[in-house]
Amino acid sequence: MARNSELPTAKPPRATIRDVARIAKVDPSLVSRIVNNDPKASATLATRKRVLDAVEELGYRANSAARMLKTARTQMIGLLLPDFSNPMYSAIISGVEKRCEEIGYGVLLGDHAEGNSEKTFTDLLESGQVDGLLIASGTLPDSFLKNNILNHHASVVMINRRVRGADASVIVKDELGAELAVQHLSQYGTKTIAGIFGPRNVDTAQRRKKGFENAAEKFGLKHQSIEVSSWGMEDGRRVGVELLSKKILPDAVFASTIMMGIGFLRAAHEMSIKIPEDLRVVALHDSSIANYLTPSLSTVNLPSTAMGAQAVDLLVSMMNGGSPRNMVVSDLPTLTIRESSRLDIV
Amino acid sequence: MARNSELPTAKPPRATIRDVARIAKVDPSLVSRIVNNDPKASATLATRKRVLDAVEELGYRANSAARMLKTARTQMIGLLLPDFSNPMYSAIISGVEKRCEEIGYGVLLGDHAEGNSEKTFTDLLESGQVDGLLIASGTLPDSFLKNNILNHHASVVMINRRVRGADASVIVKDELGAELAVQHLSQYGTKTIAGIFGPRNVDTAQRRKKGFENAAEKFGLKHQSIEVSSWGMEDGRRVGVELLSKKILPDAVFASTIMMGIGFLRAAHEMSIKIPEDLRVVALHDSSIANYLTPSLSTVNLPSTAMGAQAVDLLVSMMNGGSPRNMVVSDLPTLTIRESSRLDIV
DNA sequence: GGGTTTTAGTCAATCGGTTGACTAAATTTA
DNA sequence: TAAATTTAGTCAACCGATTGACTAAAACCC
Repeated sequence: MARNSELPTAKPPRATIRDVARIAKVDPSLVSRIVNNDPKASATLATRKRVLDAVEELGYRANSAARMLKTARTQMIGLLLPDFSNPMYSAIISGVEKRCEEIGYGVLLGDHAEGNSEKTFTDLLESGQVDGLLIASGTLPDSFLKNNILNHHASVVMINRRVRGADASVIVKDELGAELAVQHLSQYGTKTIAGIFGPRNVDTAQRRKKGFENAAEKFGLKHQSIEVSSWGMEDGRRVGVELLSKKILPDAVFASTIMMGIGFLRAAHEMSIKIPEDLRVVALHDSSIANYLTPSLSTVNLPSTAMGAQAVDLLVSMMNGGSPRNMVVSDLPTLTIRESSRLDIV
Repeated sequence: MARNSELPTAKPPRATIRDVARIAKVDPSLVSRIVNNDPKASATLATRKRVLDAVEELGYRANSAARMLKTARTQMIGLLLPDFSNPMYSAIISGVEKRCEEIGYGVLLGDHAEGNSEKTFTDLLESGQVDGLLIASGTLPDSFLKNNILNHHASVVMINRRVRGADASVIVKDELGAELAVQHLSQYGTKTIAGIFGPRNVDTAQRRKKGFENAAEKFGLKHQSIEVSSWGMEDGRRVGVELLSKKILPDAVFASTIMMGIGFLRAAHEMSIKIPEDLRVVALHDSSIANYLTPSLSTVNLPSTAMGAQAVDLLVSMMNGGSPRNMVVSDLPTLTIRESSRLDIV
């Protein structure tokens, strides 16, 4: 062996459909039809085999740019999130990604931290890099979403958010989730309950608040709702410290995100309030971390992964001509009781 | 106005470069050169203005599939992660995404949960959907990575991992991070220290272990290293429970991920070991959640975001013909001391 | 066995930009 | 003022796959 041809030489030339056609001694169009299982493809078994063998031999894979160009579909969807570092979106990402994988779509990331929002929207949609767009944002103002969604006639689905004027969305039963939490918290002689909610101008926060208040009424609890401007741990802590500095404490607290719940637990610790003895806590969203907190945090598990998956389905149906819909994931929220809300015998 | 043409009619036809050319009364090629700032484009200011006006008027954006096809570059990179739900990767994703945004690349997600790994690799690379690939995985075995990376001659960069036989990677100073933790933990008369590490066959785990052991020697600490098969909270808890059931406890514990650290804190709580009084803990990776745990968790902040960004830079340079390199992010790990390791006066 | 349908496969236009080569006019240079 | 150069812009060939229209041969039918 004089030379080793396995040397890391320049890029190996990628086989095209014509290469395959040449080797199989057929027309490129037939190759195309065969590899795509086009019903119009009629070919002898022998011919078919020759083609497939050639494909195998050359390691042929259709160039996706060429296919996109011709078919005018990219088989990709964009996923816009405010912040990838936020674990609250992990479940959604997971659901989206998995479903896309199943149906052969790619997921293109876009973040819309302040400033580049518009650019990202415009770029993804207008340059035809994606066939549709999923937007999950617990913070972008309605007006922004409305303008941007309606301006582009493309397929856009909102996740976990419903915006007047935009008519494609998938949400979960937030209200029910909040109710579930309150119902549970109403045990043990609870008289008063506080709820911590996100931005007033975000419908998700409003739904949770409504569920909370309805349930509190229903169970005859004195309740107060506290609205803060974002959904994070620091918000939970800040509200907690404030709430717990008062003379009279509520018997129970509902945090509308797990992040807020974590922050609240911390506040309780700082204020030397014992949980669950002095006060009981349930938060929305499940996450394995809830098990490892001290005390472990009771949560209401929202079907976020399913929401991501369903958003993909809706989007794809819209891309295929289906009409936009406002959907609610049918899976019900479920309560996981952990130490933060359990008073009875272990 | 007899009819409102703003009705949500079928898809608006996207303007092509020819539409622009027609309106501006120039050749499409000139439009191309002008919008791409091609230095070869020579045009009167007036002509240039006509073109740009037409672009504006039609809302023209170059079709990316066509561009990809002609230029044979997609301006996209793939990011392969084992699991999007894992917040440990959030910082990396963030860094990758931000850097890509800056340099005009898109990020295509791929997860390589078991099974679809091969498919994802193959598909992304071979169908030319991405120009290069970033792989972050604290779990895939070396052999798998080696085969898949070397098989495809494409540009691939490993993040946070160095695999013999693959020659492009970006890691951080894990050893130093571990040392930093041990140095800090060696205070207050610490005599014995335990370290919890990830899979033996993953170099990242080994580097951390080495840094831990070296530092322990250096500071004259009796040390034991515990290796587990993954990096999660449950691993930290399990090891913790085991460790803390023994008669003699170490004075300090180093957890090689924040997840493990969280699990360990929980174990301590379950075993009624007081932290930091009975035992002090530091974990690797910073995350805002560390502030909200009880006790708050001391951490060593690794420059993960920078690692993501640098991996992008390396990858892009390789795609432009640069040679693969094994790099180490120059940013140093930094220690954040919180309650879990602080004994002195507050 | 002549006409009809089916099968097997080919032809060629097309998707929308990009880019090297080229031309004609304008400007500079000698 | 003629020659050389620069400027302003056009031409046309791609990139690689898809797909409607088409043809030639084979199979079928009565």
